[in-house]
Amino acid sequence: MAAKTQKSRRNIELLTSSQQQLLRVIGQSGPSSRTVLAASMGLSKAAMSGIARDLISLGVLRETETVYGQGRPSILLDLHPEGAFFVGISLIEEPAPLVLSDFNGNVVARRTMPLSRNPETIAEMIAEALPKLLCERKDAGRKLAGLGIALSGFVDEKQASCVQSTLLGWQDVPLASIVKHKTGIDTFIENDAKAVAVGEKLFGSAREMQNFSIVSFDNGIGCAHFVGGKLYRGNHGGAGEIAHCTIEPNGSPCRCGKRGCLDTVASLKAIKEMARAEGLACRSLDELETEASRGNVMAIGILHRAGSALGLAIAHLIQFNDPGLILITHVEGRFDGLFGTVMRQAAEANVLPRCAGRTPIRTQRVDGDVWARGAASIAAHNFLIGPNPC
Amino acid sequence: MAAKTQKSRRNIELLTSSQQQLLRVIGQSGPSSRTVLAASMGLSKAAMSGIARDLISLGVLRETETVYGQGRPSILLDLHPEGAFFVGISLIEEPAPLVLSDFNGNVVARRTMPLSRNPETIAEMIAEALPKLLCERKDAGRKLAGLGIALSGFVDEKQASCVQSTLLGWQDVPLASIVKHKTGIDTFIENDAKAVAVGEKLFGSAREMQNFSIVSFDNGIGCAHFVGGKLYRGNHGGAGEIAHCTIEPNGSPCRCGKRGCLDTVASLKAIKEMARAEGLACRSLDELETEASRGNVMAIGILHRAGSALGLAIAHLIQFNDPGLILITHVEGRFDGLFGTVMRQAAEANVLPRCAGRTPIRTQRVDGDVWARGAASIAAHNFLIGPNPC
DNA sequence: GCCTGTTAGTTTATTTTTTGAACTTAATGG
DNA sequence: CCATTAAGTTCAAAAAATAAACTAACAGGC
Repeated sequence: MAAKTQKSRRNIELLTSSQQQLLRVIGQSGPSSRTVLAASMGLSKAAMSGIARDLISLGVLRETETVYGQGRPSILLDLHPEGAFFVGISLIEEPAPLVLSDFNGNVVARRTMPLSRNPETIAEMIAEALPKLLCERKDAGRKLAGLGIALSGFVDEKQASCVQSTLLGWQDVPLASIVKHKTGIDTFIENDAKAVAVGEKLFGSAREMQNFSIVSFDNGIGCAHFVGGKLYRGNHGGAGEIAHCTIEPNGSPCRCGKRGCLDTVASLKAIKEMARAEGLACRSLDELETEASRGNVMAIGILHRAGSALGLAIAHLIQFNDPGLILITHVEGRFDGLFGTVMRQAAEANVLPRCAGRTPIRTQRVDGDVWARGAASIAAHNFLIGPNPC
Repeated sequence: MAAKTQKSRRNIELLTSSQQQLLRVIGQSGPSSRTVLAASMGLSKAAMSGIARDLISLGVLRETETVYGQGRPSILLDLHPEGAFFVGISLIEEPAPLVLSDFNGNVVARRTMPLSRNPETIAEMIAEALPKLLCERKDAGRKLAGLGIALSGFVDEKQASCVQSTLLGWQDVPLASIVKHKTGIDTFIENDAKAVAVGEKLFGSAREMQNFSIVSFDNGIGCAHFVGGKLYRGNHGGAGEIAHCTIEPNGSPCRCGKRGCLDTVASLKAIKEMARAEGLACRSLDELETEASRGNVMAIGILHRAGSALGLAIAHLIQFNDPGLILITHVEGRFDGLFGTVMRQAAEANVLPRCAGRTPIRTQRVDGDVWARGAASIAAHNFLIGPNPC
């Protein structure tokens, strides 16, 4: 049972179920003391002591902060940044970025590769780029614990196969197994918004939240839910598809075939298109906000319409699911102007008055790495929390 | 470890964690063979064999069906109906019904008690009615594993305290501990719609479903979600409050303070009120349907408006959460007429065309026992699946 | 500066739980 | 009737968890 008996292990996958559970709990609840961990896992302090010792000497866990209170201070245990590495790839941009992420979600290396629509070609490109990415960090190859791929589209419940992607022109493409076959690394694929959500949950600002929803605001609108500390994908992997909920009955036709979808009024793309249709020379949300602040009625109207629509959708989200937090992530755009204000007002005005103000709506600007980092965190999520229903 | 060493145990609560896990798995996935259970719990067949033997000789499990395939047939294990009993009480009706339910959700005894708004009085009434209820079934007292109470209002995340109930005029009433103190039985309280959902999950038609939503259609509209085989209550216990989502922007004022809530257009009460306002002499949805089938334009209009609203809300539910099933339960009313048809059409028309028809919408007429039976299943849910996040 | 109370974490012998591997049982299909 | 297949059992050996007594590290009072 002592760490010595485990010697120098090569890959991380043969941990006992208690060791895995400990990693899972720390991954979900953040750094904690042995005593707290023992209680939350329903184990004795004695058992905890041994499990923690083993994982520390394996280099997967480490002691971080010391917390002083009454009595002997407790020492928080956290994932060791060098304990495991993950690769994340985004198939959303061209060229496709690859990142190498450590166990704390820090990006420690970065590359790009050409994008293709052919899954075999993608797998080859990855296999080619991988060694170059891994050699930038000692031990990364030995401790590589998974590979994640983010793409725009629907993914099956095993995070293995892309059911449908308009952007890539795919239908039932088993990308995960193709890539795993070429590279030998455990591979998981995921929808872009869900990948970002997992990234925020594991390594970002939603780390302590058990129940929250992420809304990714970009040219399209994505959304993903965390329930009980786990990503909720929906029965067909379609949970969070708020972009195509009907927000303006009998509104403008949407590319999906319906009318009045949120996507036709409130996405960055829709806002820009509405501005162009009104003859405004605004290329971005920022410019439109500036125009509105100068009193341009057209600009104000567009921002009002978009903000109300997004706010109403968020109100529905709150009424339906009662999340502990709504986190809006955006690469472009601003939420401190009219658009954001109207959005917040509409959200508050359309939830039960008694519940208004109960659910924080936080906006967060993120950099261009989000998708690839999110993809890496999908691999981490599978490693830590596991694909299986608990 | 043999069952003999456990002798004649009085209460059921001192089971090992593996025994509890086994009950939980069977409670969630239904009857299964030892081999299947061993695999799904990550244990060896040998371990499974012993755990099952003990639980069978404790009278908690039993062998039911024999399934023939290639090789030796497998014997399904299921909860023994006499393995544990639960009491359920509904505070929604006057007089308040109490039921005694066995481990399979069958109602084996039934009583009523006067309703009160005073929690202490309620606890006394329960303590008084309990012995009479329990004596109707031998062993029920000894094997009583919990008590559940369903009420209209919000309940905290521990299912212990009523945060707010308009019907009862309550605010932060710790009913569970009051009742537990008076009766000595583990008590849990829950919102009525959530209680019904748990009843359907554990013992009803949603037993095999891991992810589904229930919509209870009555004078009010309730809703509850199951995610990953567990009731999802929301971060403040408010998940599923679809009655007050805005479905007709700037619609009629609602008693909640907003406008255009689903509750103002699609609840049974709203439908009856709309009919009265239009001067129709219809007292029930049935009569309104009859009137509509005779070509009464007013009746058709009302049913159309209500059906569209409910359908749109359900479409949102599908888009947001992608459940595997929408189960609409109703005591009164019908779903085979215009109202139901329009509802289904609206639901289909307002989900992503690609996803249309993927989520079954099932309607189910239930009897007057639902609330009390649901309440009993809340106790069973806590006993089997536990209150703790897994 | 020293004792006391308090809580964190460790040690070790002991108990409980799980496993591996060989075995028995109960069917199907030639 | 016999080979094949798969379910479930048995039992010795191994692994994991516990209880209880222990040491460690601090705060606060004197």
